[in-house]
Amino acid sequence: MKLAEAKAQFINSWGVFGTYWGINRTMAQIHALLMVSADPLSQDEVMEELKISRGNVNMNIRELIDWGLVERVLIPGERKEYFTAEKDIWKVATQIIKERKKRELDPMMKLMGQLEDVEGDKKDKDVKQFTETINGIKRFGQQADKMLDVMVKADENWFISSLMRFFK
Amino acid sequence: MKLAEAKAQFINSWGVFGTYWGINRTMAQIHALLMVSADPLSQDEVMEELKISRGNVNMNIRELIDWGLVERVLIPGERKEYFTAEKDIWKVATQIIKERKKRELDPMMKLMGQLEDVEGDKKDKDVKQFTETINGIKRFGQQADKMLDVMVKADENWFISSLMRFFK
DNA sequence: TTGAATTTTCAAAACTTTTTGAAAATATAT
DNA sequence: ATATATTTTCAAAAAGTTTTGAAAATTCAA
Repeated sequence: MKLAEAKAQFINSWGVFGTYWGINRTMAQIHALLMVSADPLSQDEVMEELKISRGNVNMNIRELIDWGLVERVLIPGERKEYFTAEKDIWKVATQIIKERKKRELDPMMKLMGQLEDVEGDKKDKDVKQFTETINGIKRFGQQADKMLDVMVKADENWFISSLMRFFK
Repeated sequence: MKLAEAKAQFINSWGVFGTYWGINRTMAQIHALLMVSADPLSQDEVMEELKISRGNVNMNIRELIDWGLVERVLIPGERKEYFTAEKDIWKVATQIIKERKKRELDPMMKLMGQLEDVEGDKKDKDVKQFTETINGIKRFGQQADKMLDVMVKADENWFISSLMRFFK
């Protein structure tokens, strides 16, 4: 397969996978494009490659920067801004885990804390089932939280070598 | 907080969290409702509780069954079908991991296999960057795959006690 | 300063997904 | 068989999300 074709297919599929992960299609495509580009690209180059509008590129790049997946790069002598993506997939994953933990797991745990004790008859089966469900989610979340923290703090080599040995 | 209020808040929030996870709002709400209900519910009861149409309940329950999170229950002497959700949050998580692995990780790994070798000059920086990115994703995916497999096969106690001791 | 290049914003349009509800299909009791 | 209850389907409507593109804001050099 030729590079151009493979690249197009990768960008497209990364876009589809992105939608499964709560990331919008275009944002994922821009991310994919920047990951496979050896050099930083300008907004115009991204527009050109993906055939999308300036506003779209601008907003999605800003969100990628917000997620910590893309960086602004200044090229000496150039007026335009250029952008580049983190290439180390381990760092990409770590960054995504960190952000999603902050955006999703933390608020959920907060809510479980609030819903933990409901008034009323502890023997009522509905009160009981509710409390058990909330508690189960809370305990599970705390374990997940700990595990993700360690994963995020660990560096790739430590993680892969020791965890994978453990999980042989 | 009263049970009814806590329940409503839980169902609503579970719906919002669901959308972060590629699950639609209503499907997540029905799941939440069934998780906190001590007894199985009929389609009519779900319609009534969540104020949604029959078709909507029907389609989303079917999808929940498809995901292995909800089961049909037959109540002797009743004409209607009733539905109940898996209550053990560990089993819920395991089931979701299993399904998402099948729906998302497996196809991605298949694609990486196809894009692995592109024609052309191995020294060209763009060819090089592309190949390295694809390979990085492939290796990462293989590790994730192994890890998820072990998690899914392990039972809760084994997992929490030994993995969490490891991750202390 | 001024003016050209570049980036950002955001209302309206395009597109996508979800929901409704009534009709069709299926199941069950008599 | 017939009637009635129940479930399923699916086209159209509603709701939600993303994209466009032109205007406003910002940046930078002269």
